[in-house]
Amino acid sequence: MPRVAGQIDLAKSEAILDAAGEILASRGLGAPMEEIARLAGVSKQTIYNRFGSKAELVRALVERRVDEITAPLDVQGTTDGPEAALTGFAKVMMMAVLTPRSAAFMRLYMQGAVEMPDLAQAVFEAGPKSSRARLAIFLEREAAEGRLEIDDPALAAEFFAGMVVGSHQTAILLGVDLGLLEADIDHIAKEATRRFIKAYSG
Amino acid sequence: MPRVAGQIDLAKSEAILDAAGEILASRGLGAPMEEIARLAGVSKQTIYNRFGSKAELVRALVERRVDEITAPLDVQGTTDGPEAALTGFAKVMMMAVLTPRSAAFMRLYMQGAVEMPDLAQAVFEAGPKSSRARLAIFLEREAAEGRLEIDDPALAAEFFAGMVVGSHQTAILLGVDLGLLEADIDHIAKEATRRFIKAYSG
DNA sequence: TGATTTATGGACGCGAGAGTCCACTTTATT
DNA sequence: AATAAAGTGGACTCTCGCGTCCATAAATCA
Repeated sequence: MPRVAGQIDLAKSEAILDAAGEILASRGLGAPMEEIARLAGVSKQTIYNRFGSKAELVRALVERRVDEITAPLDVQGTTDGPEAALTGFAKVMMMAVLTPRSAAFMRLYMQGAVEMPDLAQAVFEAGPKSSRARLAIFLEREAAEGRLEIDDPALAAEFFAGMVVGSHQTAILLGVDLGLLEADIDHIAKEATRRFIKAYSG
Repeated sequence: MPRVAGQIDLAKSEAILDAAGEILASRGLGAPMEEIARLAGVSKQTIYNRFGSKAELVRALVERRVDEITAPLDVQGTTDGPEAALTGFAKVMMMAVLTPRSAAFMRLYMQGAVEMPDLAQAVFEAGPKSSRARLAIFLEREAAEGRLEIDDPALAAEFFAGMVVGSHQTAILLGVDLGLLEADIDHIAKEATRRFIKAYSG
């Protein structure tokens, strides 16, 4: 038996997904398959052999992204009060939300929300929902140890995340460049932390 | 001379724009002109006679919406502290953001952000930016009269608006139904107001 | 009534993109 | 070397939507 089935090159599938992410994020769901194939250095037929259809390709792409989204938003416990942890969380969150790249992907998800509701749902769970949940757990722990006074950790987490994100996400999704510098992000993160702690202190 | 030029039926243009809003918001920018014509009770040619192209139609549609967006978000001054005004503002803002209809429109703007950046910019100015600006003015007045202690009213306005909107907007843009009831909105508005005032009191 | 402007609606040209087909090449296995 | 899976590339079909054309039908005013 020569070249048994399943002997396919996995790196090539990765290349296809990379290319799909690049093209679809920048040009929208309407971008032609041919370009994805070209960027991936692969023939169009190969994409269809592996993914079946454009919809399935998008599905695979989103599912892969979902894993990446969740990763960096863990909140580490501290001994010297919640300031540092909250400021750090705020910065990471702003960075994650305000990148042109992640904005492009978010646009993609929203565009596909009508045709593929389950995917959009998965993105929401992996992104906003999961980050709030982690933050809520951190806040609950802080409350239990008496450093903050929080009756509803989930709502408090919503509040803090909302303060940080503000209208910046809407702006970038609308393609409006607010010209936020690293220093601005730093300032917003610190000020949000200060006010939040004031709002939730005994 | 019979039927002088300019004698065209303005109500018909309105009907076209109404139909365009309905169809485009629900089906995206890719929706066919024929459906818009059908819903408007008008021939496709008539749309082209009046608007020239699909892009121009969308432009006219957005420009008309921009006026509506700004309207209801004025914050009235009070004599008995800022609670009532802030809670009212919060409720109006949540209502405005969380309507399926306005979410559909927002998706539309974001979808068109790449091809028509100036329109998206206009939407941002008329919506998020303008509402924050009005809130900031209100906060500044409250601070001047000694009821709150606010050093940066614009940032404070961002914080409050962000607390209120939270991740709910992202959710609805992704088509995720959070099932918020009127009572929930009420509760969030009140709690956000309480915490905000606590954060910004001497 | 007759002239003129606007609207109708159906047919049509055109370009673009999804997905398929196929003859041919490359790669790996026995 | 022989065999079969996987890939290539280009041509091809099919569908769909934009925008146009045109013959005809109201509507409007002298």
